[in-house]
Amino acid sequence: MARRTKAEAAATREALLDAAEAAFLERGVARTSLEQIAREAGVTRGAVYWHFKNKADLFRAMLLRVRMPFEELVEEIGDPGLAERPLEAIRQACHRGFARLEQPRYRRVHAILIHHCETFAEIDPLAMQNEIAQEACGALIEYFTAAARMGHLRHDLSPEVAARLLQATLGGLFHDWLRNHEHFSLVERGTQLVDTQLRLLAQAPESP
Amino acid sequence: MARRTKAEAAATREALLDAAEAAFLERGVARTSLEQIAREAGVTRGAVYWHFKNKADLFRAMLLRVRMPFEELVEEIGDPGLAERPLEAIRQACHRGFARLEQPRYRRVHAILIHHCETFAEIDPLAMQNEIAQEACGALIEYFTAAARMGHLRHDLSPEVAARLLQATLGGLFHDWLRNHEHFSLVERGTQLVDTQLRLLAQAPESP
DNA sequence: CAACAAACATACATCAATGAATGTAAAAAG
DNA sequence: CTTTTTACATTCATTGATGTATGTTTGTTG
Repeated sequence: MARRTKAEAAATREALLDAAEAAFLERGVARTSLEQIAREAGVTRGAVYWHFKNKADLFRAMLLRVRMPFEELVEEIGDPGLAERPLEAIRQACHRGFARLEQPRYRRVHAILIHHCETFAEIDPLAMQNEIAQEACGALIEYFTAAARMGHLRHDLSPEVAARLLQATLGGLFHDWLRNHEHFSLVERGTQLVDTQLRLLAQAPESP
Repeated sequence: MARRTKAEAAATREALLDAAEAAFLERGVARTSLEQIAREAGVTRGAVYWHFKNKADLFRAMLLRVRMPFEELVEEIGDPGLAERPLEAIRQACHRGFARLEQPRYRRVHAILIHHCETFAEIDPLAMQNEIAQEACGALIEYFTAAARMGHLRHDLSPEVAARLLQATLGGLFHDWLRNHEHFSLVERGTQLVDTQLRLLAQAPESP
């Protein structure tokens, strides 16, 4: 075989990324060779080195297909009245995030990032995880601060502690689920835990 | 150099394990060769293959130095009156666990297991993490069930949900801290979060 | 004190993976 | 229709790590 049309080339690129996803998840990043990936995609290593500089470059490209900042999740809800109910905004954003993560591609890539790759080349997965965590925690603190200002947060809790508590809970849940997603549904248990946690953190509205 | 006395041999074995710890933590398990470990321990690969079958065997030996089942933490408190206050037992066990994990060796090994090693040879770190998580969750459910029976748990919460919530929080906290332990003290923040969480989960004792 | 075996060091064979170099057929540009 | 790229396949050289085999020295045992 030889040269393909542009569309076909883009298709093999995607096939390579798909194959990398599957292989990385199954055998781990370190133990999968570029040749295994190429074979699983139906091409040779030549194609890999044509589309990507090396394994790290391929890895980065794989990650780019699933980025999901916290703020976007809130914006996607599109309910402007939600600004007055920050805790509800958090709740719905979490639900959105759960649903996203249950899509196979999102799940696989995050599982790879968190559980199936070590530092290699110039790739530092822990730094990436830190970035994500920092971003999420920052957003949570903002929302909880707003909630506190409106009196929706229990008065004996600081927004920071509430944010850290929820973030830890979310992080632990993610890790557990990504380790073995067949054991339970993220949407189900996630909803259960987040709703419970937010209920515990919320100040009961005063009854007249 | 050649044969050493038994004590000296045991010392080099420990030196190898120490070197492996440091190297695994710094470069990751996959990217550290047995020669690097040997050199850092002041010996050659011959010593490694004398004391251990291969890298997996060395890895297992490293893990064996830091096992810490949840039940032991409770038993170590040694307060028999604690059977009547399960939530307090959980709290103190967590505090004990935090203090343990802040010891450098415990921290390093767990950081390696969770963040710096992929599946390799016959080693499956995710299965190990699952074992630990299952054990901890099972113990937590028992204690929360006891707490519910005594009316110490909020009546609108099931012991299972409470256990999962706390376990997720603990897990998330561990992961965060192991990623960058210099950012905060586990004992400090852990105490803060666990105390808060248990306070939220607890049923306020009825006042006459 | 002799012989053995422990505790390594050294040397070697092997293999898998990488990256670069080169080949090539077809698509696209002119 | 010719030329130039593109999109790969194929080959090759190099490297790094592993496992094993063998050598060597010194505690230790009888």
